[in-house]
Amino acid sequence: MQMFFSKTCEYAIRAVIFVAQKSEGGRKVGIKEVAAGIDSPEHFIAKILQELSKRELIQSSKGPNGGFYVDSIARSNTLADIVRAIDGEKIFKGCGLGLKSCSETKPCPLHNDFKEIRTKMHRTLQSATIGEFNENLNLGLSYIKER
Amino acid sequence: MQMFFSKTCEYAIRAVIFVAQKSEGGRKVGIKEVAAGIDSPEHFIAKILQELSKRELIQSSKGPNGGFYVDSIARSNTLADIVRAIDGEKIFKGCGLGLKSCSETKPCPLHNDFKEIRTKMHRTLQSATIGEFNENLNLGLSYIKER
DNA sequence: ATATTAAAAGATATTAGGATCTTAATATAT
DNA sequence: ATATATTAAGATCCTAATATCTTTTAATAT
Repeated sequence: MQMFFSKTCEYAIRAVIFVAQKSEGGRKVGIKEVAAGIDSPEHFIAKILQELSKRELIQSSKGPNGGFYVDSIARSNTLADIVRAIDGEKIFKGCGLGLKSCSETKPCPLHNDFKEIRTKMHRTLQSATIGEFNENLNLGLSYIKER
Repeated sequence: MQMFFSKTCEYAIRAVIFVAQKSEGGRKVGIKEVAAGIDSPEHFIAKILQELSKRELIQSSKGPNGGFYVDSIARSNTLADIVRAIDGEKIFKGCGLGLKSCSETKPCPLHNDFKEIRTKMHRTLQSATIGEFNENLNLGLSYIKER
């Protein structure tokens, strides 16, 4: 594998964006719909949504007509909040060569290059709110599933 | 875990830089010395060095006074070559949200942001030759091990 | 011949990804 | 009120990938 985020985190981001889009009008979205909507294993995404719900990055209600949704407060959370909740701070803070002691005063050979990359990553995720992708998705200008 | 590269790849980069530095004067570096020099598990780094040697990113010789070294030709390989050999192209090409079908014409919501990050990553690694870190390491201006 | 060293292959351990099953909550019909 | 259907929450388990360790084999300088 190997990419910027764990698989769990990739699914989490896509799921939150999807639920935010679909629940914009007030309705709730079931697990099956989420799994189908973002091409993820149903039971795996269920577990991820649970965790996100516990951390109040999305909301849920049980029972008939229940499901997941993103309320107006949660809509202003950022993608950085999701990444932090699932993968932690490493992508924003960690050394590219895996050195725990890497720092400004004891830098690895790539310290400054990676600093730029991490900064760009942080800016991108921190400035992207959960709610801001709806329009482009609705217009078919961007996609969060394979087919 | 989760970072830009796999643990294997982090060790590989550090090991190659280390061997390049230590073998600059013509001598060869044993596995134990590499493991100690970059703080890696000895047997694990042995396997990684094997693979790098097979791909001619470093050189080796068996027997007494044998060991690993980087010849003048291999010294001009780049860190991007190491990353490609170990982790493949994904860090340079893959979608940040894990979508195989993500592309210019069917972009994920973060496609353009991630493109910038990947480009920066590629430029950094492609322009960094294996040999270029010796001086800073020798001067104690950068570090490749924990303590 | 012997000691030294990497190559090769395989075994084991750990972690992450994914599946299964049970429990709890709640809307709705009776 | 009660039963039932629907839905998420939670726990547990299985599987696959990754990381690490062990053992054996092959090369080579002396």
